[in-house]
Amino acid sequence: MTARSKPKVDDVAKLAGVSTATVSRCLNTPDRVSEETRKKVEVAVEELGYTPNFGGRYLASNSSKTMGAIIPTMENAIFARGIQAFQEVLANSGITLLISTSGYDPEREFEHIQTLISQGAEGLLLIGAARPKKTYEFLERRNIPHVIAWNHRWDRKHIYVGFDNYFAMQELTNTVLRMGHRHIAIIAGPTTYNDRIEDRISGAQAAIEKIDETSLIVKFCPTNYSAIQAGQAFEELMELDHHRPSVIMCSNDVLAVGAIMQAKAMNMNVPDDISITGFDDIEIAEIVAPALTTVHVPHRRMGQAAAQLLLNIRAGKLDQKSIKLGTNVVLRNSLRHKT
Amino acid sequence: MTARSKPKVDDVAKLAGVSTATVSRCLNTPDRVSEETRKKVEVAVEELGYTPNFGGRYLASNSSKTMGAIIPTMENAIFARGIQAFQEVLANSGITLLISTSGYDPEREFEHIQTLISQGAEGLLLIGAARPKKTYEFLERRNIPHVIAWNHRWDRKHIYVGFDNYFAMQELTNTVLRMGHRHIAIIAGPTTYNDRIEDRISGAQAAIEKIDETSLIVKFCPTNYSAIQAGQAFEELMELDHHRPSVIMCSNDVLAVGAIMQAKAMNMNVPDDISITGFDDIEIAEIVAPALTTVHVPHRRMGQAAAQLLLNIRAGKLDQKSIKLGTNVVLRNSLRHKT
DNA sequence: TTATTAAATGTAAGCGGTTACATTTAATTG
DNA sequence: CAATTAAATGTAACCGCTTACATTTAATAA
Repeated sequence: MTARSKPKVDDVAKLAGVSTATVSRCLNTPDRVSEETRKKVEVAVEELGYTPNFGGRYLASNSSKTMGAIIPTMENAIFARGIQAFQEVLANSGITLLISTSGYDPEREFEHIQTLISQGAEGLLLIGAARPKKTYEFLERRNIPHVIAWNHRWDRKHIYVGFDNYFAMQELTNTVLRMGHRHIAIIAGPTTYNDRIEDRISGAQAAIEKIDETSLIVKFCPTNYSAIQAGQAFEELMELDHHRPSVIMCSNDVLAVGAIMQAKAMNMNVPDDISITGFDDIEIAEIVAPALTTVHVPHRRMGQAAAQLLLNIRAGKLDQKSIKLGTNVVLRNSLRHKT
Repeated sequence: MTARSKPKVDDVAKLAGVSTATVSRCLNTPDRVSEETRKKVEVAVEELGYTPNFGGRYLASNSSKTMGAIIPTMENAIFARGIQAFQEVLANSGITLLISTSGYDPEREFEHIQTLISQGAEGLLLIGAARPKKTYEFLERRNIPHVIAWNHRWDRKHIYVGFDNYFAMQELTNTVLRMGHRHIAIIAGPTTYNDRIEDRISGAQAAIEKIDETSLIVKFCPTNYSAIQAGQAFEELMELDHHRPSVIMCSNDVLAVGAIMQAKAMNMNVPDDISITGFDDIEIAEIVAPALTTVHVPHRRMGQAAAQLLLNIRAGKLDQKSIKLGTNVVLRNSLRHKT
């Protein structure tokens, strides 16, 4: 080993005066090695600052101790807390998490899936169920353990750890209707390959169809995470003169906050002049003024459960079942009775 | 290859009727292969859903196409935008980013550094310069390219891509002083192994020392990212009757938002009764009411520059220089002249 | 046409670990 | 004490890929 180059098992073995097999055993199955030699090896490892080469290890042992997650974006907090919890649980089992972002683009998601698998990911966390066939075919053909989070379905083809977006939004809409609102607008991100948004919109529609003399407009933003775009959508909605909505339901909290800001900019009072709701219950929902009525999603529990599930599969328990988590409507000041 | 097991180069080679070397060349240096055979190989790859095994590849080529980043936490937005930009730039060069979180714990950071290096990370993004000697010794001994972000120093021992926390906070404090405030309190997270906070506090102190008859109290929270803890600190500060501060400067925006919320809960008006400032200018700074006076940090540019720098080093340009980015005070409604 | 050179492809040796199996050493038992 | 068994360690094959070098094939020049 030249100075500065990475030390290898052979270097450690030589320094400790043992064979490479013994070094390897010290690192992986220390109880199969005598106290004495283990000490010697530990000293040598310390001395050299040795870290096993992942490539060699993965190749030889066929275990990467690595999981992958592909989320749409890190820029807003929607996925952060869940992923953090996911990572914590994995870390407790000595598993490294590789994270990539797809930017809501299924093509990029597919590429990243392939990259992560190449990197040795033993399982994947994916967001939502909507993706091209070829992605699923790849997962199936390669028999890759994967958990779909942030949504839940009853089909047995995949494992879900999520919640019922349809039901949750229906509940929220029922609450809105109970407060006397009859003309509702939704500001939503694009639904292409986003089943969560799709479900939320359908949920709202389902609630409304049960009540007479109601109207629902859906206004789409170009993206899912831009408060400013939501503001523009809000502005356009306010220009309607027929069935002008008295409440704006946004498909997530970020959009809702954008709507609130725009309302303020237009000198409208929330909730006196217009009610606004969100979805997710991320941190800003509590912070914005007025505080946001929204749907609380148990992000941390979702992340933890997803991690546990993948760990179980990794441990050979292949019969894992989907987990459906509950959500609940959180009433705050951005929504009030129609006057 | 049994059904369902991962296809290997040999499988592809066999199916395409070529040698493994040719397959490898098709994937890595397609221009060294004839049009015709490349087509054949591509078909075979597609047919089998082949993804090269990272372990083998890394081992043979000694290139992992991987960088690592260790950030304190993902749970708040302070690092999210910068890291996202960092990742985007890397992705454009075909480099995968591995992210880990240390939870502000230098011991965990050290472990994660080792893990990432084992995984083949060719360079690291680290946050701040404060960490135990042994961490630096490891980096040096193994000659690991690394960039320190979110802070900047003039020493030549490391490469920084960051900003001057001391100066930025000094500027903000000068602004506060210019508005007539003389009794100032700081709410800050722990400074152990957090040089950014340390610098910010010293910066404020430096500004104050130049002006007579001023006072500065520093109140520490147990953690860096809890709005609630900042609220408690705020409450305690308001109980002071000697030199009760007229402005609370928080060491980041999350804490500042916590302080604002607590003020509201105590029926105090911000900024009429008390001024509050933050640091970072993350999204909530604009959203909270009143909007937060804070220090704008160019997170995206910082992430991009750090990535570019690591890419340069990877390309053999070893003489990279630190980059100092500017910050600027953003005046919003949470700070006003002392009446 | 044959000699020379370039392009395309193949052969096989590692890259740095792990682990089945062989061997040595120590402990236990009849 | 020798025979048996268990524990500790060593030897060497192999994991999947890349690449230096060798070989074949095609193109060009003499």
